[in-house]
Amino acid sequence: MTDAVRTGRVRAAHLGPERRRPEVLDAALAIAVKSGVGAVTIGAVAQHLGVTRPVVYSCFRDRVALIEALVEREGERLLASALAALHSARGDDPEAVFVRGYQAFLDVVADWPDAWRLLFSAAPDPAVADKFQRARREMAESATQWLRPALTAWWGVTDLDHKLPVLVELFMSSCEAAGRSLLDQPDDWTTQELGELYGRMICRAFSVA
Amino acid sequence: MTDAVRTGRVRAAHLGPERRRPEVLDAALAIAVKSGVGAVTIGAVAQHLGVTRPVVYSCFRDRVALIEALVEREGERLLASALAALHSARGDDPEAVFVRGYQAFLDVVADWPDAWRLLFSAAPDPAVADKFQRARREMAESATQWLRPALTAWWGVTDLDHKLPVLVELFMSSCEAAGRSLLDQPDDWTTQELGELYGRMICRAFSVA
DNA sequence: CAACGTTACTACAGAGATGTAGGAATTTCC
DNA sequence: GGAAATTCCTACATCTCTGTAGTAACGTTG
Repeated sequence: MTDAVRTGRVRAAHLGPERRRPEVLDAALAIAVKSGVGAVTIGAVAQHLGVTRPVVYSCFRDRVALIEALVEREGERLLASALAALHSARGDDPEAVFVRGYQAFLDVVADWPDAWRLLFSAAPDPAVADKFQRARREMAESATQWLRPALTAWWGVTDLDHKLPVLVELFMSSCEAAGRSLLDQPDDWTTQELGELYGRMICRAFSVA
Repeated sequence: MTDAVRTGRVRAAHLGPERRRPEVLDAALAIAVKSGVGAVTIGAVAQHLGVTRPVVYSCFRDRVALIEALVEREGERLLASALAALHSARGDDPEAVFVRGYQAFLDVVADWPDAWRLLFSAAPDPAVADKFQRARREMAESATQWLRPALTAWWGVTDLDHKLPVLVELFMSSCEAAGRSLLDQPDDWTTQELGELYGRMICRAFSVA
């Protein structure tokens, strides 16, 4: 009984690597969200799929490549949506822009909660830690592009080069906090309510930077 | 070459479990901060100490007990200091209180950066994840006790039961963000400057909650 | 200085994960 | 219906980490 549990499991369908790959990533995501990235082993993924390990190896060279592909896919998805959310928030009234921004952002979190959990509450082993960091850094980069003009145009923040990294850090953290609150207490808050509160608060915070 | 690297390493000093235990925890902390909690294996700790694995086993029953003790020690240290920091920030002017609070808190981070990194940017395996969560939850609990009267007394926040969890989440995240900024750019900001900025901003944010 | 208790080291057995080779089942295409 | 290609499964060798038993070195005390 070394590998596939010798129960009367039926032989898996003949999908082939191409069609199997997304299923593998789905399984990996489910495991990562439930038990942490460290639990994403080839064996665990195979078992979760009802398949033996060599099938998984036919889709991804090794464990690291699998997790990299997962972070890539989910990061892409989240970045694109979050960017769209930010771009949808434009206008002349800072508070209104912030409110709409957080609301749109929280809708994204609500749409892909697992992608969010993977990237922001996960436990990266050292082997793949840099991939996670890169994904987060890309989002921070987009946030910076969005924040910089706001800070100068609306509030004339002085000493921007000095403060910008700190403000971006705060902004990213506020997004994480909002996302956590939304996912932890899904019945207490709608994305609209929570986004409105956060938009008001953080807008106000930045106004005194 | 199964265990202790067969180089001409000298036999380790005869300290005994009691005196060795703190050294073991120090080594574990260093490894955890550098390479993640997942890298804290009995073997790695032993090697970092220049000792063989059974010596480590004489100090802690197993790997989980070791990590638990580590989280316990560092969490205790950080909680006590952070509590003292919060209690030192009292007064009638909300902004001044927040500024002093963040400043005192950032001094704690600066004093024990590794304890901070361990508890707030670490990667817990599922096996010990709950211990980490408990440590963080304890700090959040203290923060709640500190925040609740402020929110009612100063700003008469309505619907407090509903909002308090969200505001605590934001507050904790802001502390994490401030800590990260401090540790990532140690030359750009003093604890006083950064605490002043954060105190002003978050005070302002809560005032419109 | 000799005997005893303490401490550290060597060596082993087992669990679990990795990655691969070769054979069996299924599907596809004449 | 039968050969060929594709896909999956079994089985194996290896690695790393865990945890433990037995042995050698040290230090302390009479």
